[in-house]
Amino acid sequence: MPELPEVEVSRQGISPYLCGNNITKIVVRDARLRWPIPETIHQLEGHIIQKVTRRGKYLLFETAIGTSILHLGMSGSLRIMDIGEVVNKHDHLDIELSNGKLLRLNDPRRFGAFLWTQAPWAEHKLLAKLGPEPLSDDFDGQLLFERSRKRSLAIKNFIMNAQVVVGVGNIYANEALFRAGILPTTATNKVSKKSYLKLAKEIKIVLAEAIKQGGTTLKDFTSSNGKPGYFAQQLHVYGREGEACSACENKIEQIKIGNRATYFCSRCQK
DNA sequence: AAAGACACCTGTCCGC
DNA sequence: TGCGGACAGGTGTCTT
Repeated sequence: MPELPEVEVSRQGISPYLCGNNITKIVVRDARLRWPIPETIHQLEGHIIQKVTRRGKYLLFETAIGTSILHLGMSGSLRIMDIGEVVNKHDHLDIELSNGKLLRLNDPRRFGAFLWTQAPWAEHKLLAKLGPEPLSDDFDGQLLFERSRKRSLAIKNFIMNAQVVVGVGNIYANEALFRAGILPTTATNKVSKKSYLKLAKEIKIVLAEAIKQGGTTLKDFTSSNGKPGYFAQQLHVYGREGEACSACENKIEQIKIGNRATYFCSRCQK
């Protein structure tokens, strides 16, 4: 479900309810996420959440004794609720807070994760090798260009690789490539430096704009207050197979790259 | 080392 | 209406 914008929108939504509050209780109804939620998670009870940050698509809750690492997988979503509200199917986890609220994770497919680490979070196995944040100055076209030279995979797979840059999932990879005028199948070492500069800019623009719009709601994404995101209206190619290209009226085509649906306009993208 | 396939799991949609 | 199969916003791990 969530790519970087949806995770960031979730972070912004929950942060005010979590920060500065004590974790009074952690309720695990089903520990069987992508990795089992560890028994030791209860050690966080009684500690204050100092900060809610994000690295790629991971949310990080920092306390004095360690950092919890939350990932939403394909189908996870977070809600802020009052303690005692009715529990629904797939509500696997609650983090109850001293302000009478709780953070609830719902995740039908259970590809999400809830772990924690006592070491600095950047050293955690899942986070240690991640590439730069796309919205930071550490990420630009020069970096993409340099890292693409010795490789020849499809550029779409390249920008979706979290070791290259974090946070770019299937929707925004398709959209950024359309905006940059690059065919998703192009081999990384066949893309010019100029195109990489354009691509990096478009990645930044499309992600920032999606955050501003509250993310993309296709089926059921809602932010922590239950509201959908509105960026779906601004998708140029994703999910638009057979429709007219917004720029040239050519039909949007759909193929598979690495078993992921890939959309493009063969007239606008070369 | 790089690239691709596979695995994890549930819900939904489409064609018959 | 029911059934089978394809597909879905992610990513670590295994195989070539």
